[in-house]
Amino acid sequence: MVEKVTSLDVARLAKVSQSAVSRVFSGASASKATIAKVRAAADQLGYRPNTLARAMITGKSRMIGLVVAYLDNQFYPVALERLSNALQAEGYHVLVFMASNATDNVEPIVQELMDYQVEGIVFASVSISSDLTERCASAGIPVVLFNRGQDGLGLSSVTSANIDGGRQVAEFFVAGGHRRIAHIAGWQGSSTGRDRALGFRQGLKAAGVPLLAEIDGMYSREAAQSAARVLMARSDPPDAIFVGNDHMAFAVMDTLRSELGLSVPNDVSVVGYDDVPLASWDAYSLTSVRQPMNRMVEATVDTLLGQIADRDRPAQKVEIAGPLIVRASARIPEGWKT
Amino acid sequence: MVEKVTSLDVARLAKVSQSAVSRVFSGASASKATIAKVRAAADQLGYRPNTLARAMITGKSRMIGLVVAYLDNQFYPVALERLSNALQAEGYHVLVFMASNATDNVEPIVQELMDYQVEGIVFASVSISSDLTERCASAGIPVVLFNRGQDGLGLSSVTSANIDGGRQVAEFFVAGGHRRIAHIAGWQGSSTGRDRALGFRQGLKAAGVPLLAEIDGMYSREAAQSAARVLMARSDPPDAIFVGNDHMAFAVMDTLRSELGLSVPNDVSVVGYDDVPLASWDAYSLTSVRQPMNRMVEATVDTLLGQIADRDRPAQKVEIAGPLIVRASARIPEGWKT
DNA sequence: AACTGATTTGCATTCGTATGCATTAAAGAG
DNA sequence: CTCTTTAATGCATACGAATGCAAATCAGTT
Repeated sequence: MVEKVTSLDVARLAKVSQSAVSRVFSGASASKATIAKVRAAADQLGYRPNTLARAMITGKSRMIGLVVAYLDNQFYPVALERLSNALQAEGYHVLVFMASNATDNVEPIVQELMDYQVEGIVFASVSISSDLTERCASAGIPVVLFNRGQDGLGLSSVTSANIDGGRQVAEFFVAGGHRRIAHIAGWQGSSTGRDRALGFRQGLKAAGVPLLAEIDGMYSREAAQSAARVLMARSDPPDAIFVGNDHMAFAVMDTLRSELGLSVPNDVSVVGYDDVPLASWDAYSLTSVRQPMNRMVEATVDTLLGQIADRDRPAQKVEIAGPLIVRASARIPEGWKT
Repeated sequence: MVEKVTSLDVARLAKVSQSAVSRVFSGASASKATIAKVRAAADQLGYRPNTLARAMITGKSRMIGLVVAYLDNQFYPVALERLSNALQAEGYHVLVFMASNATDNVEPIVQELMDYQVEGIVFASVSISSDLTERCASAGIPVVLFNRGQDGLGLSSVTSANIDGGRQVAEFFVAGGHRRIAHIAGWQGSSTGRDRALGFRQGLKAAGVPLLAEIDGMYSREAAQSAARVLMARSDPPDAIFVGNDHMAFAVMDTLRSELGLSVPNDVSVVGYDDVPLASWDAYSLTSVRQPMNRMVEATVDTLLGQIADRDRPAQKVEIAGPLIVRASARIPEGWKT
């Protein structure tokens, strides 16, 4: 029933040595004749090389670890899909680990990944300690942070131009005539959250418009919604809110419209960040700064595979600018709409 | 730099044999004394067993292959997360493969999975050929279909009670006084799509209400939206539409409200299937049949691990009933709202 | 036909861990 | 204190494929 076909079986049937079979399947040199014989025998037996055994000897498992935190944010499933496909195209495969929330359970996860001899690790919006960075480095495992940067530790990272993105939103609001502007920020423990907020403040400052208020939305629906309630309960409520990512922006729009009975964008303009597919759906039609997913994935794969191929290639921080996608959730300044 | 620590290194430092080290880490019998020595030496060197080498000899890779098709439907990221966590808790890990759309590329994917020596495979909403089923069987790899059934091939599957769910919706519509009822069905090439439609038609028939029209929405936003347009362009447009899953239902609501300027549920009631998180967001507030994700995942893991532990355990088809979650997208019959 | 150089091929070993078997140490019985 | 039983340990081998090395085959040259 459970017929394990090994290279030796193929060798016997094809009347060649096991080495010959190995060479045929690993693309090493072999004569036309043997290749034909081996192929025929392999097909007959349904032989396929055992990736694990191959990994043992070559030291290359052709597996990449992917650690993801927020799978309820539509951005990450999409990223996962693209990353998986891109890596598959390069002959790598993805071992997925969930780092559900708690930062402290990322350590055992990385250990397990290393036990599986992954050749590299992608952290999607997960921060890691310098200790862990050190361990990966000394194990010779390249690491790339996706959609999150981290200073100090010499780690490669791929992000969008978050500061610039924040600034674009500020300019958009100001151009739209908004003067009571608030920010429900991405988690301030993350570089993306900080950078978007920083750029936004810079943009407002440059325009001479004060920031009415800023609340950390923690990348959570609940936190964002209560932030929205706090903001709108003020005596001088904002007429424009920049929300740190789309996932929170949807929550904010829900609260503004259903709970507070306000109109978006007539009463309040809302802008998000990420431009996930859902942002374009009519129920939200969210104006948002696009994270150029394809190029981010491309850069991630390039960086990772580059470091795998050349172990002591220096870490690189890639930052990719994305445009503001204008939809209906925020007042559109004159001249922005073509 | 790349310091590979093997059990032999630990053995030397602890002054015991390599076997002793192996036994300590695989939980086999060993004296208190050696356990202590080995543990100490291992900690000092930072040793961890190589999962791949271990897999080679035991034949158990502790990896499960997961094949997913639609990652833009929120149901699947959630399923992925739950499955991954549940399997992690059992010491297994998930190798993810995308079966993006095309049915014919699922075959090479399964081959690759088998090359990695996965111990079992979960197909999430992916159908497989009898040929492929045969190959997995003869390779001794248990297979579970998640959220899809398939007749004929003796495959285990875990689904919700789709026929029953469809019937519930029919009864709900009828109780709500609807008489012009249509169905934008899930892909009729899938058991879930067929069963939901079947149950829905049965329910209507039992109530003596005719089905106005039924169109296959193919589980795609675009197809569902054009189906909605077709339905509403009739001279006798429906006043209630059962949509084969939430993902399509959102698209239908977008079209009804934004494009056709209709009110949901005043002009048309809409009910979906899955009860994904997004269904509860205020922008949609979609009435939907819940798929009991937790129990489905639990059943999937149980079935899979059961078959792994006991290779010739017969396949089982698990079907779990889920309730209709009543929200605001459909007219609520008297007495349903408590 | 004999010799040189280039390919092929097979042999033997290796990767890191688990495990059957034989051996030794410890523990219990009398 | 000896004999038996049980537990602990080490030795050697196995898992399945890749690869350095040497032997063998082939092609090409004169």
